[in-house]
Amino acid sequence: MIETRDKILDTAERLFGEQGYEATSLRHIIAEADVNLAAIHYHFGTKEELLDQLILRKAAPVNAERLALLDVLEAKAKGKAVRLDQLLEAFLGPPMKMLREDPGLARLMGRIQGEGLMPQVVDRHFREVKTRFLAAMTRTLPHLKPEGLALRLKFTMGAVSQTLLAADAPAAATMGARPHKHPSEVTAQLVAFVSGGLQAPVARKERKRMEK
Amino acid sequence: MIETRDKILDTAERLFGEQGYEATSLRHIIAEADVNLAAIHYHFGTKEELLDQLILRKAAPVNAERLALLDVLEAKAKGKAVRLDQLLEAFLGPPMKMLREDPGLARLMGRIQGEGLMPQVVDRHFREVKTRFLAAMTRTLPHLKPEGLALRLKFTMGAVSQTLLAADAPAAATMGARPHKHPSEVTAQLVAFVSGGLQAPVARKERKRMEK
DNA sequence: GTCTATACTGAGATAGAC
DNA sequence: GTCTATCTCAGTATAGAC
Repeated sequence: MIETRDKILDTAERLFGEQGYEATSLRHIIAEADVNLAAIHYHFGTKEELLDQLILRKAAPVNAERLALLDVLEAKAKGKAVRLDQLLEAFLGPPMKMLREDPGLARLMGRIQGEGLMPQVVDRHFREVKTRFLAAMTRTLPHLKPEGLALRLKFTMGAVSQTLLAADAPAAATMGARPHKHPSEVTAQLVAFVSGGLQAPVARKERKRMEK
Repeated sequence: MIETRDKILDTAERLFGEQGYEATSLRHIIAEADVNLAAIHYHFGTKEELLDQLILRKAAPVNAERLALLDVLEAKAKGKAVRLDQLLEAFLGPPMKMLREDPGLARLMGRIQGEGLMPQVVDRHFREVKTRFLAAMTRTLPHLKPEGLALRLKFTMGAVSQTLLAADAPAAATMGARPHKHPSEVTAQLVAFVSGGLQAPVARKERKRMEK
């Protein structure tokens, strides 16, 4: 049955989102999905690969939308640099939409991205997005060195993952965090923050002072 | 022997930093520390409390330094608002120093903070720092609403945790991430990014556009 | 008060019958 | 494709030696 595979994926997605990856046992998943324990290993091999498939299934549409939006922007720009606010809309819009529509999943994504855990998995799914947006931003913000821009994109990802982590009101409350009140307010603040952060010049004197 | 407790702490700190919390078994720790398994539960109760003590031991000095620097700044300001660059130096300097001096530990701290895992533990150790700096920043950036500022501080923490996560060259390489080249370059970029992000105004039109 | 030996429960993983 | 049985290893708990 192909149905078994989907039942596992659906249940795992829900439980991982609610309780986190580590805290969710395979036995808990099979009990709720009403399948056999060995079925997971038959279909996915290991628990980690199950998560991998889950990320693929759910992150792929988000990243595809990001890239599609970027394609449109770059086509319109006809070789010229795309405006920063447009780039950020393409980059931040899709995950923020996910945060509104599926907070549990958003929380799981934030957890995975924030975690040092399975960076190779995350890397595989996000490499293309990172590369494409980095290239576009290099043209939009030519005063920054490529390495500096790469660092700032990393900071941006960190801000995003913290935002996603605080999603999902009930789960967040259980875990001790405060959920977001208004997603649109969060989005507005995030866009403003990242926009200001990416454009900011490096202050020489601060660099020297912090180094001591 | 009080020595046993310290041997456990030292070994756990090293292994958690190298391999992460979940990936490090208590049996691995006791083997390298050459103590008995039950000694861990005698001294710490559970694995989670062991981590808690570790964070306490290592995060406490960092946070204490942050607060001490803030005390000095506020005393000098005599009731007036402290300059943003000075606040950021007090807030970001200590963890960046840790990143230079003990990358493995920095990686662990980043992992813990980025993870949704044990937010109550993190919260307990960082609550005071968060509260104090939030209050100071409220005076420094009066044009931002308190909720907006709280969000931006969360973004800042996310950026910091991502930065710490990429520390520790050998471990990072094993895990698939690229380590930082020059810590001072990283610090300079982080300060610039956060500074620009905190000061940026909220753009009304972007807010509406992202909401659709 | 400190530490050791040992056992218990539940986790992920695997082999082989059907 | 699916299931049963089993393996190894994890964190945890307790009884008792020093």
